[in-house]
Amino acid sequence: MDIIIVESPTKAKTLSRFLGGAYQIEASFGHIRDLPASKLGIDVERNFTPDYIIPKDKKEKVEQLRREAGKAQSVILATDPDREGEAIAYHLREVISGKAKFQRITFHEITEPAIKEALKNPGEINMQLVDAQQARRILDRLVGYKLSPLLWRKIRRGLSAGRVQSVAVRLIVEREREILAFKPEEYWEIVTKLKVQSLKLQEDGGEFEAKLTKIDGKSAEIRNKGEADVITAELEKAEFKVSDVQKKEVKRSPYPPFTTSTMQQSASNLFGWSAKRTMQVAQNLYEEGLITYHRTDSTNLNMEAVNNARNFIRERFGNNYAPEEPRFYKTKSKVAQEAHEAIRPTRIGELEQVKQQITGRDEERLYELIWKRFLACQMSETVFEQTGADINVVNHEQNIGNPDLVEANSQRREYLLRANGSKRLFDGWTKLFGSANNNNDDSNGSDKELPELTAGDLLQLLGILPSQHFTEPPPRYTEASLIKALEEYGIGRPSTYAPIISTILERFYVERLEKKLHPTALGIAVNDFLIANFPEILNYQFTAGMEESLDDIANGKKQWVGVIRDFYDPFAEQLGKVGDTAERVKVETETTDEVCPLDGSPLIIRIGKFGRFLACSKFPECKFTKTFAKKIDVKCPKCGGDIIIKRTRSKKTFYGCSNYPQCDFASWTKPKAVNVVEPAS
DNA sequence: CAGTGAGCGAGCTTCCGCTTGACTT
Repeated sequence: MDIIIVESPTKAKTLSRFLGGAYQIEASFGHIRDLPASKLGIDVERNFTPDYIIPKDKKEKVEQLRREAGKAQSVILATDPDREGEAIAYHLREVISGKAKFQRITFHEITEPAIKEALKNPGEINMQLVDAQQARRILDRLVGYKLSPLLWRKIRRGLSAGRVQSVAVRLIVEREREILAFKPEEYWEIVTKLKVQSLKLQEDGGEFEAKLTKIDGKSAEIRNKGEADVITAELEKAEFKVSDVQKKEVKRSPYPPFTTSTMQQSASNLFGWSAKRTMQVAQNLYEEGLITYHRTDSTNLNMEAVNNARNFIRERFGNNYAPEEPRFYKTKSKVAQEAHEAIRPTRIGELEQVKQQITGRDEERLYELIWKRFLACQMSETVFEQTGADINVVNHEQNIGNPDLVEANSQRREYLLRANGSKRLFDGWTKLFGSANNNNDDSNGSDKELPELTAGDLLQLLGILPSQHFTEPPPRYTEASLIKALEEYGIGRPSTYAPIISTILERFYVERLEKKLHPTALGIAVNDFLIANFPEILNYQFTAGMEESLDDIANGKKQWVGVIRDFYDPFAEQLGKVGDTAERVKVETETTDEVCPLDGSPLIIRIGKFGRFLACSKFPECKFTKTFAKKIDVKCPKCGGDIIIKRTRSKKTFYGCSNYPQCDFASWTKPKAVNVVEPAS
């Protein structure tokens, strides 16, 4: 029997469902060969020859594949149709070898017709694509395993640098500096509450708000309370008249179906989930056969799934909720490999019914999000009627026509107000998301409806609301916005977005406070050192340049060795220079109010391999250290010191005494407060 | 249940991208 090898056991299961017992189907579980972790593994002197090994945890799998392939006539390599997939196929062939015949097939969606078609047209491994992957792998290894040891020498042991992680840290550091340098500027907004005069006698309704937008034809800039007060006083005595009303129909299209990065962003924004948690939940849904593959950069959709969705929409909501033609979404990213479809439910049915077979609350929530996002992407646009009204401010004095006021009036400023409103004419795809913003990504569309206004209408002033504001600095990155930024630069891949964040957190280059990413002193020191000495690699465009060269290799325009040499020769020279001349970098420390019990010097905060700790500022003369952690409001039953929350190496939390190692109190559970006298209240 | 920095110089740290369990609670 012929054997088919794919990467993922779930993909293997799906294939065997389509192909019945005609083939034996096995999974490689990703790459089965790699450079050794313990050394560079590249012979730089001999054309960068890589030294591939089979990692320990893959040995058994490879042995099994060898055995199975030995019994087969032909081995069909059906790994993903992209750079990494081609390389996996190549390494499988190299490792298995034997007397079997090897064939390579590719397909972009895991459907029965696509797979059967692929099996009819087997091809060869594309060695140019393999070379492109090899160049990518070797370049990343050279950058990572040459820069990291330099950091060990120049800053601190155990640090790391890489094409992706170092740029991620750079984004966060630079954003922090923008925030630090930002000077908030005061400005004021003046909003009036108005009502159509002819509706004066009506009890209710007809009220709306209009904002002062222009002064003397220029956009209104009100810098302080004084200016705002002057304008408010003038407006209080003025009359208001509608000068122009514009109405237009605005359509809003649904969002494209999920890719890995947009799914991570939505789950973060709506549920507050980390990228890691989202991927774990998606993995469960994928293994249950409920969604398509969750690591993808493509918004392509299988045609049959689209048609099923369209039928479902028509039956469930009515014909006008499905547009005449199916919607196609073009993948935005230029570096997308498009080996998979977008993330979507594998079958479309009533949400509540599918949810009944899902175990886990998180899985239900993520599934619902994916279900709605996919269905919405094949639904009709939402239609709004947007109304804009220009409102002129007419001064009493001018109307009186008193000639004595002519001069005063000539200095009087001209004010223009603007009222905006919108009315939903057809809900379209937003029907899925309901009026409550439960599960709705979409915070616009909160415009209120305006009353019917006509040019010439006189308006009654109900009130003036001046408000003080300050310009705000750009926001710190969250996991979601960092992933978005990285994807826009083409840095990182769907399978690595979550691990990138884990890495820079583990190294203590950044920390997460209330879901925002802040750089640490260590992150800033490492970043500044790298930018000063290796600006090309830290450049946001470095990966884009690399991708271009990899495309040239894949297209046969360039040889991989030449591409690596062109990069490595100047890099090696710079490495030598920096290694010889750069000063050792001191990481900024922060002084605390606490005092060293041994010599009375202030304690400072340092960042070690387990994160922050307190140390005597007289180091190395005084070696006192103490744990830095958040206190809880409980004292140590042994010594009366502060109890702090800590983690073991395996990340399990426990409660310990801050006087460790002098005091060895520790407990898995929160110690009860002892000898605490409650103040009388 | 649990260390950290410097330098001494044993042996070790480190990359990105492809995939899931094997661990522990």
